[in-house]
Amino acid sequence: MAARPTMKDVARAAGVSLMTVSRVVAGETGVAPQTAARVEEAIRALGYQRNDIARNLRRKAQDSRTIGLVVDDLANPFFSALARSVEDEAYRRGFLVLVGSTNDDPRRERDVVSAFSARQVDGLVLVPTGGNRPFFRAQMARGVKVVCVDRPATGLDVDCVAVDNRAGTATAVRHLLDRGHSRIAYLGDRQEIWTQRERFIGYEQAMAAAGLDVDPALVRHGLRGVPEAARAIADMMKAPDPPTALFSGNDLVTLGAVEAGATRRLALVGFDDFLLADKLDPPISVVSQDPAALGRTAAQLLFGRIDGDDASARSVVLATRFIDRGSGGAAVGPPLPGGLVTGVVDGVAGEVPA
Amino acid sequence: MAARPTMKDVARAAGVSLMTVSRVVAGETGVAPQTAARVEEAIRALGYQRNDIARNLRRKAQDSRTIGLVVDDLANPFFSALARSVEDEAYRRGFLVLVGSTNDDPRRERDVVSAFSARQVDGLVLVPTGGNRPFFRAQMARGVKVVCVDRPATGLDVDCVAVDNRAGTATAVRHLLDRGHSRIAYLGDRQEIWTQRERFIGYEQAMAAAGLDVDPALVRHGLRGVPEAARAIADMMKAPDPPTALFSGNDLVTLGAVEAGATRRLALVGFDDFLLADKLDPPISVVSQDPAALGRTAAQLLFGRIDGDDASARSVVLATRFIDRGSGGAAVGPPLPGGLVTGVVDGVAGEVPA
DNA sequence: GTGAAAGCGCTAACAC
DNA sequence: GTGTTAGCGCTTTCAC
Repeated sequence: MAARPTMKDVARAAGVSLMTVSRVVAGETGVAPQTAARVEEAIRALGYQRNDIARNLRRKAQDSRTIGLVVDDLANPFFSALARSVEDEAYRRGFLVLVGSTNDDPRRERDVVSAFSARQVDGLVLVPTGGNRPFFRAQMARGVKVVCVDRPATGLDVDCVAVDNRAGTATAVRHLLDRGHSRIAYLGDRQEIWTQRERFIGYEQAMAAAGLDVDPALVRHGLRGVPEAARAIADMMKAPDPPTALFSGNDLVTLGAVEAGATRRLALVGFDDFLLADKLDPPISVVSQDPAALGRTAAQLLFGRIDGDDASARSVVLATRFIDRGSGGAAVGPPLPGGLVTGVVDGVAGEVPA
Repeated sequence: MAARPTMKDVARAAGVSLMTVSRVVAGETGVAPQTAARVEEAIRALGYQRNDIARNLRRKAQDSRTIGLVVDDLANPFFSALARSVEDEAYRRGFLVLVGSTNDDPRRERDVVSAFSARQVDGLVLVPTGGNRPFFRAQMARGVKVVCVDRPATGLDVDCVAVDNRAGTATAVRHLLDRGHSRIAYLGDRQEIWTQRERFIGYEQAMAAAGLDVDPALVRHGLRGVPEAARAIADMMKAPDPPTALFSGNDLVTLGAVEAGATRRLALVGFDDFLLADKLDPPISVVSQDPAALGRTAAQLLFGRIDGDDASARSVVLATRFIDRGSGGAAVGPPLPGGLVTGVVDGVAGEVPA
């Protein structure tokens, strides 16, 4: 509980000026070896460690070497995988990561971003909430770099890394159509979330391309969490004229379908892969994306910006993979093991101007 | 890219002294309403936001209102659930969270802890690496509070929150013994990790209590990750005189057993519950612990310390639950759905002096 | 090689 | 009510 020793304390103990201590700690040349040794000794004796906060306050390069990471829910495996890869990129560069979850609540998002910015973060990797107001403009005017990941922030012209949700969904729905289904239900999370809007559009487009109308009774939005999704699916199956197939807009909804026993009665394809999807009965076909790649790419983009890249905002689209495991209906041959890709790759990885 | 405006800039714009701005920003009383209004106006016009780093440097209460969270791997669902609950507790108190993964590498742990400490964190929630040297003493001497979670740090007398791994494991092994198994294999992660040592001891004790010797051929340590565990289990099943039952020391090893198809040939109980464990064939019986409760409790303990609690180190033991889903052998009746607890609660939740 | 002085952005303590 | 001075722990600049 002793107060942390300062350079002043070390200087006094070593019988040198504070400036000499500063030079030794910074590893600068131009200090006599035996002076340096005396200083090192005092540092050890006192257990001194430089205060990087005070250091950054005065340094020429006014960077904190800290970034902020703001996700929907850190406990969600998708976002935690993303977070881990952001953290790895930061660690490689000697940056620290402040982390915060928004729960898709714009108020909490605002709190977190504001607190991060008051702590002088150099940049932000952000999964923006649904109901997003561009209060980030102020932060960015202050020099905080922002990169969005998983979904763009409405009305904000910043870098963004995401997948082609429409194309991925359309492939999944076509897979169901190809197997003779026409009553295909769509169940997803809040439409305020960009990925969910995009996936629903992909569903609509695939249905339209097949000359089919979307039955409103087979569409449910706003499903937060597994239990809610399970209830919605159970209800839909009990209704008159139920669907014969189901597309689920994210992993939680897919798990809800599994929970409700829908996979044993309906054909199903879900967005997002998940652990053990290949071990269920039937194994679940999914549109898979790589959260670690999303995080890594976003971090790389952000550090590029921090390093001075001031090109106009860019938008990176990563590929999705359709993984056919059999839950979409009669497969050609037995389902393949593990995460083997048996389908096509949609959304060619690439870069498009924002 | 404009430089962030400072209080000085605001003061000049509002035609007041810097001190008046400081008072307005801090929400102090004793500023004339119309003066305050002028200042607020200037703040808006310039997009000013207080620099909390500079603020903390000078404040009487020398706290940064930031804690560090150091886990093995943030991408692991167990640790990300733990992280989320730590973050929630911090958010409720207006604290920020710096996060870092160690990969169970003591060097990276040291880097991360050291960097956090240089950033003046008020405290640390720590999942210590296996090969731990107590270089934390120096940090703690500087006033950084430390709470360990999931496992204690060897040679470090600090608060710790964990479950009773021995008792939980012993219950699981007894469950297998009760079903007539005697050739029960143990497969776990590195023995350098405290939880793994404890679980192995629980296994040995349960075997000894049943009057059985442990066959070294049925014991494997050091399994990192699913593929390695799957290989080890496959090898063991092919060996002469294979086991008839298996206890797995963590979720990754259990998943390896599922991957290797062991659950269809052997009785199995694993430590740690996981998503979809109840949906597999057969459903997997597990010793379950609550990572969110671990994180929450650790954070509460830490904030207590930060708030001045200087009682001697305490050790909190949370309960595990044995969940019988059937994979341990012939169950009494059909397996129950979902996460229903059909077994006993081990390790009564409570507190013991360190 | 080493040190003294100034100042990063802010708050504490005290004036007026 | 408001302003002045000093100083948090450090780096920058410039002097010797």
